[in-house]
Amino acid sequence: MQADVLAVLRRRDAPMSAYEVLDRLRDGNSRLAPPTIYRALAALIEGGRVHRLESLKAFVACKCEQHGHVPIFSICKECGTVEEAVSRRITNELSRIAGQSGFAPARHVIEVHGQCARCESKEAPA
Amino acid sequence: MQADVLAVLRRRDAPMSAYEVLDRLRDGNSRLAPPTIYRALAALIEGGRVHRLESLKAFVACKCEQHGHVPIFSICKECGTVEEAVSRRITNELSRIAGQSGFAPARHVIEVHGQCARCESKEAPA
DNA sequence: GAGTTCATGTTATATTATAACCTATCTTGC
DNA sequence: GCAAGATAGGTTATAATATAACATGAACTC
Ligand SMILES: [Zn+2]
Ligand SMILES: [Zn+2]
Ligand SMILES: [Zn+2]
Ligand SMILES: [Zn+2]
Repeated sequence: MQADVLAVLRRRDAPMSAYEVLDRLRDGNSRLAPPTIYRALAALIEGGRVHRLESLKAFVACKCEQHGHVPIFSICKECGTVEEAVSRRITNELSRIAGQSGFAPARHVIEVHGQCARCESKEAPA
Repeated sequence: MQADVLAVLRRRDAPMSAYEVLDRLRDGNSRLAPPTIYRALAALIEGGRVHRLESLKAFVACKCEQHGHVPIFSICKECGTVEEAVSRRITNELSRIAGQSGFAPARHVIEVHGQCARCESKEAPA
C-alpha cells in the first residue's frame, strides 16, 4: 500500500490531497477507505519519503536524495507546483532563534507561498 | 465580531481551533455558526492581528508590536504554548533560497515544533 | 424612500482526518 | 503442525475543520 501511494504521488509534480490519492487508487480497487491511505501516508512521512504541506493540507513525494532532511517548500499559488529545497543555514539559524528562550526544536515546517518563474513570465510577458 | 474573536484569542496563551472560539462565544450568543467565526478570523488574519498555525489548524492572536511582519512560531508539543519571534535574517535568507529558481515569495510559513524550556526542565529535572 | 453596501445569520454541505473494531496473513518458537 | 503474538489492511462510523450559497437587516446614499 505504501508503495502504491508513493507511486501515485511520484506520478504528479503537484501536491495531492489524501482523497485525491484515494480516488486514484480506487480506480483499481474499489474497496479502499480513508484510513488505509492515511496509514500509508503516515508511514511514508515517518520514513521521510513523503512530506505533508501543512499550509495546503496536501502531500508530495520527497524529491531529495537523502531522506531525513529538513525540507523547504516553495509553493506556486498559480500552477500549484512545489519546489523542494534544503538549507543547513536556515535550519541552523531557525534552531538558534527558537532556542534563544531555551526551546528545543524537533521538527521544522518551512513553506513559502508565491509565484514560480514560469507563471510570473506568463503573467507579465513584457 | 472581529473584536469578540480577538478578545477570546487574547485571553489564551495557547492556540485555539476555530470551533473552540465558537464554543466560547456561544456562551453568550447561542445563534452563532462556523461561517461567522471563520469570516472574523479571515479578516483578522488579513489585518495581521491573528495568525493561523498551519501545522496545528489553529489560531493565535499576534503578540508583536507592528503587524505585517513574518512570524516565526515555536510550538511546544507538551504544553501547547506558542512563542512568536521575528527574524529579518531568516526571512531574507528564505526569500533568497526560494528565489534562486526565479520564484517570487509572497507569504512565509515558519513553524518549529519542539519542547519549551519549562517542559524540558520538568521532564529531566536532573 | 428606493438602491446600495456591509456585516451577520442560516442552512447545508464539502473536505480532511481519525477512532474503534475486525480479519487475514505471517512469523516464531515450541 | 500449531498457539501466541505481530503486522497490515478492511470496514464502519464519526470527528474536526472549513466553505458555499442564499437570506436578513441595519446603515448609509442620493
Ligand atoms: Zn524531502
Ligand atoms: Zn507556477
Ligand atoms: Zn505576529
Ligand atoms: Zn511546554
